[in-house]
Amino acid sequence: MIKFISVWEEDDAVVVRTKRENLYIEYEWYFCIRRDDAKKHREFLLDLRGVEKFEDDKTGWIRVYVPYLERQKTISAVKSMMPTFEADLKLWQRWVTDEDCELEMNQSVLYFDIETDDRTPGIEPGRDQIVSIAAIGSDDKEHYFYDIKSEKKVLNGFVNLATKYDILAGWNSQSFDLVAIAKRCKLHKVPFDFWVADQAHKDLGGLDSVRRAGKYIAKSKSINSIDLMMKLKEMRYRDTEMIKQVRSFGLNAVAKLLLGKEKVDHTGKSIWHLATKEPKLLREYNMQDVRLTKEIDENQKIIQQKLVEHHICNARLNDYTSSGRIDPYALRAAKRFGMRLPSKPDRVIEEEAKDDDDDYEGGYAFDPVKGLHDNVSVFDFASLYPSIIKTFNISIDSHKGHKSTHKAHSDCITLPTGECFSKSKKGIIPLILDEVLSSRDQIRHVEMKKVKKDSPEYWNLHYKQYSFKVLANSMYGIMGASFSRYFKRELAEGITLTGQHLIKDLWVWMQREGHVPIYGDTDSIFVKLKKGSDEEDVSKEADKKLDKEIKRFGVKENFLHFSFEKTYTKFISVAKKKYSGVAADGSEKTMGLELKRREVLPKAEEWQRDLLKMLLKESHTEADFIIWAREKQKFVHDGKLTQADITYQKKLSREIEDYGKVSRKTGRQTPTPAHVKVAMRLRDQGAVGDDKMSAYSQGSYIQYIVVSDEDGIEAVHPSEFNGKYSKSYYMEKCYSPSQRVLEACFPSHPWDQYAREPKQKKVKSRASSPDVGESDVHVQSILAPKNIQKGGSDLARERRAARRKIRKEKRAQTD
DNA sequence: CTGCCCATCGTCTGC
DNA sequence: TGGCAGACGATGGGCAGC
Repeated sequence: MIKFISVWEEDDAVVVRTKRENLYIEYEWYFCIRRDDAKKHREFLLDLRGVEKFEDDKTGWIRVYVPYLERQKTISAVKSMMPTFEADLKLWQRWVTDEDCELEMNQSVLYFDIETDDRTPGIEPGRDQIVSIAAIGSDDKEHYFYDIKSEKKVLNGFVNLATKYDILAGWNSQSFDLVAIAKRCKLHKVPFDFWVADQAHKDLGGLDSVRRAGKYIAKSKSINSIDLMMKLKEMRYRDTEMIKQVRSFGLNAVAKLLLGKEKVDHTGKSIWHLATKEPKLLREYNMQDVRLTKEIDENQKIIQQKLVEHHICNARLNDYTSSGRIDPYALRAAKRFGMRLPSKPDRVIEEEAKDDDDDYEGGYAFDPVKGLHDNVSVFDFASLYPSIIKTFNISIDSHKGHKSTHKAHSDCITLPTGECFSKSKKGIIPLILDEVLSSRDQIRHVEMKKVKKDSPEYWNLHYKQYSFKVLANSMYGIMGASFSRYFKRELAEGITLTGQHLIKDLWVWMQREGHVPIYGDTDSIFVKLKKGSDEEDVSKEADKKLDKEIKRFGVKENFLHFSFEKTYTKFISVAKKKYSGVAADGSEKTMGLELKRREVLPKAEEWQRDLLKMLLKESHTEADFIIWAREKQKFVHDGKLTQADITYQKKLSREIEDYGKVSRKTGRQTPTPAHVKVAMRLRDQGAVGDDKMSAYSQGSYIQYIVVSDEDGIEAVHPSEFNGKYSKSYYMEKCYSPSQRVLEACFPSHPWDQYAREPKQKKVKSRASSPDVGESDVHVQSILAPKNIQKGGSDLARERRAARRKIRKEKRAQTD
């Protein structure tokens, strides 16, 4: 067994770095074809040039050995005749898949941080001289390199030290420190195995903006590096509470939140000043940053978790993407099961090939019954998509085609969509899921029981079982990703539409049983149970009904379970994906509402929170809420909003230059958001941020205040603010999140009136003699636009479906 | 010319 | 380079009505 720290290739040799040495291994590369295909195309294959040998591996596959560096032509030729398998693998991937090896868990870490000459405004990693580098090892040894006369000496010192450790870890190091070090090393001809990828204008596809890295990324094949800022961002990317507190995940903000510690203050003194005049303070400042970085890691166990996660997948530490972790696991698992995985699809040329063939319908969200409800019980599926894959045997290799084109017989599981899968031969993806999920159960139910709770072993096992869970849940995701080897639209859509079928079926069943479902999304149903029914009984009955439904499709074993989760004593539904509830024990849960969103005005959040508390935890009448709304209206009108109340913080999800481009689809110029306009202006004035993150590049948050909304939004930065803001605009913005909640709960009152300035003229004695007829007219007038809006969102869904249908027909024509 | 409808983009969330 | 659904804000083209 070889334990690798890192593994890469040099020409046609695999290089393996272990604790003791670097191994150079000359390794033969191959790809696979099906034995049946090989028989069919025997002549073609025998004539094929560039093949060293064919080898039958006795499990139905032929290995085609090809000289690694000249493989492309041969692969293309074979691909034109038959499907290939694992032909995209790099040499080192072949090695990791086939050999007895695993990721080394015992890796030493060097935490580090650099300081640069900051006399030139703006942030451009690598442009300025590195004046110092501080580092602390996982062995607690401290190192400091400082020399303003010779940057080369600083670099040499650091590079030599770095080779003695297995992992380099820093804060924002992948987008800044390592980029700068790599560039300055190149300048001084100091050998350091990192290169810089400029991905400013790269289309990052579906990657969530929160998880995107900066403009530059430093990469290495031989040296492991972990950017703790990026990892923490990834781990917490949906923790809105934390994000609101730390925003861009600057070191100071995070250290303050997690450790209660801060950076060394050097307000008013530049790094260059410290470097030239106060070197002791520079050292202290630089070293403190490293200490904080190391402590955050120890506190959050980031590297430990990553090591566990990569270890169970047998993935390299530097391959942190989903497929980078899934592939090594799946390739090895497939081989154990006597299977080979399809080659990755050839990279398509953006412009022409993108014919939307790869998008498909997802989960189903029921139209909610809006308003305040009592006693709402929630039922849901446990891991819906993995369970569907297992139950219906959904896999690339078990797929037999659509029932309309494929002769159905008894060995068939047919999805509601009509796609057929083998009943007798388990597919590779369900096999992998079985293995992953049973590994997880083994850890949770056996191994974790054997160790002391909260001990280091306990936490290691916890991370391990969690990694297995993540791995299982990622399988559906990559089956729906058109660039992955697991992709097939019919399978991904088969999974989601089967989910739709099952949840809709249960919804109707609930109604027939006399219960009143009020909302549901993808895998859940929120329901007001019939008087006197017991949640657990309903759960059992639902499960029975579900089992019956599923057996109709010819499945062998049902892994799906629909069970009771909790009951809200009070529950408010505002819109799809937006609700709030409180349980009998007082615990609250709010989803999707504005108060959870990070770009919302603090005042709007405060008011909505206030309102929900009144609705869920206290008893008030409609009249109380009218008074409440009038108070808020008056508050804004009297000019009581503070500057903090009206300051927005929105994120640049890409580089400034990439906004306002002409849309390829419509040929029209896309609008530039207000915060981007502010960022452009400020950047041109040369302002900078802290923590070595430019304040005006991808990922930073931009503060702005709206000063006019007469002719489009006119916004300024707080530093440019003269105290005059648009009252009408902020009245709207602070109140409307609450307005929507009130409209949901009391639909007959015209709540929109409080979003405007109070009328100067006295309103025609509405209060003294409330005229029912007139009130109805008002109700109509506020309901009307709402209905249109709702119709609009339904329309959007229908239009999407229509577009998909057209594409489907097109496909049918070309087939 | 003005105001409204509507499609689209951008951001961020739910699952 | 995991997926889709959906809410909501902002913008600008198209169009009806003045």
